[in-house]
Amino acid sequence: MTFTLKDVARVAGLSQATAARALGGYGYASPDAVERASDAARRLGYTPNGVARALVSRTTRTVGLVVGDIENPFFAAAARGLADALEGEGHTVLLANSDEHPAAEQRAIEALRSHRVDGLVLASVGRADDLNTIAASSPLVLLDRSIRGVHADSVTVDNRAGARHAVEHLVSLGHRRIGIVSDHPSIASSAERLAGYRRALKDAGLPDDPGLVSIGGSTREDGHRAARALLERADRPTALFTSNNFMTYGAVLALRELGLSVPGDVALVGFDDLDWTVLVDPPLTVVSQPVAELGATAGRLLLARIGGDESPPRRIRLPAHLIVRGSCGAVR
Amino acid sequence: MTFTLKDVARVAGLSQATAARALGGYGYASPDAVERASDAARRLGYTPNGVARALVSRTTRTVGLVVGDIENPFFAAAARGLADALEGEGHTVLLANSDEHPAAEQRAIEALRSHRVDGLVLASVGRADDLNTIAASSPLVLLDRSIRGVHADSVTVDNRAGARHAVEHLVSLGHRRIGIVSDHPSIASSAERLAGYRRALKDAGLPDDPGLVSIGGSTREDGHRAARALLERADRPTALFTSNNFMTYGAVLALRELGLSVPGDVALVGFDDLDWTVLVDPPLTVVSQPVAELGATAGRLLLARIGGDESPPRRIRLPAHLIVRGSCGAVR
DNA sequence: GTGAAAGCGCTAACAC
DNA sequence: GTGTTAGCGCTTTCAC
Repeated sequence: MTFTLKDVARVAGLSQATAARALGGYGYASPDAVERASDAARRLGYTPNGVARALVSRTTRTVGLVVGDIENPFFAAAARGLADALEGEGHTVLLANSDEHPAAEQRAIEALRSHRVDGLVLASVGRADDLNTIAASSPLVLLDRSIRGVHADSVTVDNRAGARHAVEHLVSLGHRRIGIVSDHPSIASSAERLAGYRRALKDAGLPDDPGLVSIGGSTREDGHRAARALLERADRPTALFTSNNFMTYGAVLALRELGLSVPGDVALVGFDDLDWTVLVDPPLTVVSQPVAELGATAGRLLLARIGGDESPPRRIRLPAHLIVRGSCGAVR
Repeated sequence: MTFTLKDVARVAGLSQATAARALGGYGYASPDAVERASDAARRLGYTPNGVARALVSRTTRTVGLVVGDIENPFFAAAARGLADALEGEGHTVLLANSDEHPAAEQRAIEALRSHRVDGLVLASVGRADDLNTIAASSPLVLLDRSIRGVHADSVTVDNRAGARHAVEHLVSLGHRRIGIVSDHPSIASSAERLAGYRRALKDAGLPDDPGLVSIGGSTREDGHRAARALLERADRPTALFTSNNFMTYGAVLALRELGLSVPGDVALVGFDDLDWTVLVDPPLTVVSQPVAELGATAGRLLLARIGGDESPPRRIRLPAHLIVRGSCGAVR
């Protein structure tokens, strides 16, 4: 049995409106009314019906989050950061996975919109015009991937600079053949990291050899395949930059399978720092991203928009920095 | 601008009721009416208001999930399994983290209830009577942790047997001093694994030495501390069973810090298989759990309850099995 | 087959 | 300070 405000009002001997004001904390209500209303509510075990409330207030206190896959530790950490930032304001996260599939993303967004979420946070693989359509009707924050031409807030990591630092570091260690294992460049962050890699090569006067680039996909298995493809070449690179944690995973596995020593045979620098990077031998040199902060910042931005902030879109870029451990060969 | 059914009806030249039937796929509507209604809906970019729909249908097509921390890969995988199982039926997951804190869990549940989720999936740290109160008013499935005396479905792993197998394996390898690093036994699954550990010792005629038991907490750092405490003892165990992935992480780190070789100095078996367990050296022997299936099963059970299934609570126990790799010393 | 009307549980004017 | 009333956008009888 679930009770309504009407029941509470009846039990408390008040009108429904007074009970609402007494419990809702808005409008006027005498101390006596508050007392009686909360008493009745407690006795009945009354939980306000958020659905009815949402229908009139036009706000559900929910926020939709669409990521590629919540099992990806990167997204999990971002989701956590987001949920924490939202919780303080009494908002909850509605979660959906897109598997990096534009159609699935669109479906998820549509479902979320029909739930009338107050706002949307997307690690999107969608197209700019679709996203603009969405942004026009609901607060939107792009997470991890800013998409050119989209009129919405975004919180991203400085992928270009991060990738550039990683590759420059490898160059400074004397490497001339530096390979990259990357997810598909249709993912904005992957494209930026690829660009940073290319830029660093060019700055070092190194050729942009297509034979050094291996494009995987959005799973660990894809990373594994792509890394192997690169490492099995006769002219395999002496150093590898893996541009996300799945690619890094795949490379570590492939290196081990092929019996290649790190950093002796191949030096390795990954993008994104996970718990296990210090557990493997040697510990991994990585570009570390402020992941939880990414989510938290998205949350704060979204809350501001929900609160009516109409200022021009903000593009926040968080710095990523290189953590030098053993796999690059800089330290023993 | 967001349009309502009334707008659609007006544009289509139909009554609101007919438009509703035409679009909603319930009741009768002529092909012509369906045609005109969907036409108008498309032209206006109409998205049905799920909130209003929920108010009358008394179902929101959302399911609440409360876990300790979505960043824990175990929960992330379960969440994914759940979301996938639900998606087919058009349900979405509302996510909340409890940090294994009963008060935070209660708050999260209350928030979810006020959102009128159709059902709840909990990896709970709560008390039986609180959970029974919840179960009385809403479909509830306990995930990963069944709690004695709770009248609700549960989907758990056979933790006792899993832990027993792990320890028996260590015993069969000749170990007599087998330590355990466990999360707090107030967490049901931890208690069961502890019980399985003790049972295996007893069956092997080994004493139950309190000096072999180290209780951590619900973070990697806790696991690290607890593992170190055990490994720094003068009479440290020759083998370690770590009863969840955070404890395993902590143990691997502590072993490395202390310069202990695995399995030479200390053999290691962990509970829960993560991606990185094959990346460390030696690869970890673990008890593997069907994590995604855990979530998916919870989803199916919950959907059945939401659909009106009134049969007695089902307790589903999924098997966990030992994967022997290098860290236990059985293979080289 | 379609339309008019009631009502889901709540908030917000507006009287009193 | 409190009660009455309208209405949020939808579904669902019940006439026609």
